[in-house]
Amino acid sequence: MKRQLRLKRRASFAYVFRKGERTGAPDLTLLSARSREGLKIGLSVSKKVGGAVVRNRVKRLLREAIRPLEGSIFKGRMYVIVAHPSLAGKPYDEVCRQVRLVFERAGRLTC
RNA sequence: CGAGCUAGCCGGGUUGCCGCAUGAAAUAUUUGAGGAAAGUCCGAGCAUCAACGGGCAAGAGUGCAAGCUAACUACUUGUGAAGGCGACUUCAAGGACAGUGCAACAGAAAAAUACCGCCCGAAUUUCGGGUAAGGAUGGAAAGGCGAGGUAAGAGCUCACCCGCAAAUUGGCGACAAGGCGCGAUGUAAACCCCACUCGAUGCAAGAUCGGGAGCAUUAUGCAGCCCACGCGCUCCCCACAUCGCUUGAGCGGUAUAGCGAUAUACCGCCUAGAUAGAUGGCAACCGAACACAGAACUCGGCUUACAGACUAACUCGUAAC
RNA sequence: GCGGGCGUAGUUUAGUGGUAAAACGAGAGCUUCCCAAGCUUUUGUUGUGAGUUCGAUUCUCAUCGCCCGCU
Repeated sequence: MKRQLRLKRRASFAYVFRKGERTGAPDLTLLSARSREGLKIGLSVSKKVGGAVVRNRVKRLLREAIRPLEGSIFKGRMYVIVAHPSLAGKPYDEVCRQVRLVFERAGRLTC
């Protein structure tokens, strides 16, 4: 994930959580809201998911799963992916499938 | 061979493609989590609090000796006590004749006494005195047991034992040997006494830059009191940028000194620095890589978690020679 | 990263080192033709592991879990 694609501000996260549209998959939730700065993606993995090692693992798998989709996601919105505790320990293929599924359900894949 | 005990060490590696952070630099490439990075239980550096300079009070901590260290309540080697057949392990280990408190229930009595009993006297079934042998209670009952002694008894006297312990000797010291003499419990992780130590807050500390407000010389001030001291500063906002931010009581090796913690000398090395927060994905190979677990200012310890692999010394048991 | 607090019946709370208490709830019994109400009774490794003490919910240490504040 490129640096300019990351969602950074605390205020932006708060805005997305308050105003965003929600779409679900078995082990994660996608929130999206309108953006003025183009495509931005953030990850939210709470302490309920596990310790530092488990949380880092989940975030890395999510980033890997998003990377091939970067070109095909609808621009001009901010997205936040929230991991559920059940996502911990899932293999890469499963995570990849769910990320694709959740963007398709939200109707934000252009290709 | 089995069981154990102590100390140390490792806890993945190599290759290809794609991707992330960082430096150099101009796309080729450098480097990129731990032994505990964890818990935050101690000790320091560093920073700020105008100034920690001195004394008193309060509060907190520590408590055997010698050493070691930048420092420590840590560590090392000893001493003492407890546990283990043993190698060895564990210990907040000063003071209870400075004072105060507490010791439920039981028991006559819980730190000073007399319920039953025993003995003597009066008197006639009660009173006065002596006594701690015997009884019962309790975690703990006046040091234990035997003999002498006595009206009955009593370390009152004696032998043996138990505890405390002066002189003297050995040791730098804790202490050990010794034994004149002595025999009124336990609790200080109850208050306390004695000795020693300690200013507070923490990198979200704080500095610079930017915007705004206030005073204009006496307010003010590092939370108790006193002394001494200082004077263009004080407050608010934004949480954005830069710095703090990684060369350090650093790491590795060799030699010397020491039982050891550690110290000294020489040689070599530069080894994460992010700021929504970097180590991942897909494959191949090695006999197997699968444990606990992820840096956020930095070090020295402690504590806790941990699949498995390796090395050395020692102890006990069994068998053979 | 730093600082602070709390763990006691199923739940909410008490508890000066000496037999763990109350309310509500749940189960059982009595009462009633039946139910409710009432009465009786039952329900505890004091988070866990060590230590001090004759004796620990209480004192000390370690550990586990939860909560709060700074942000």
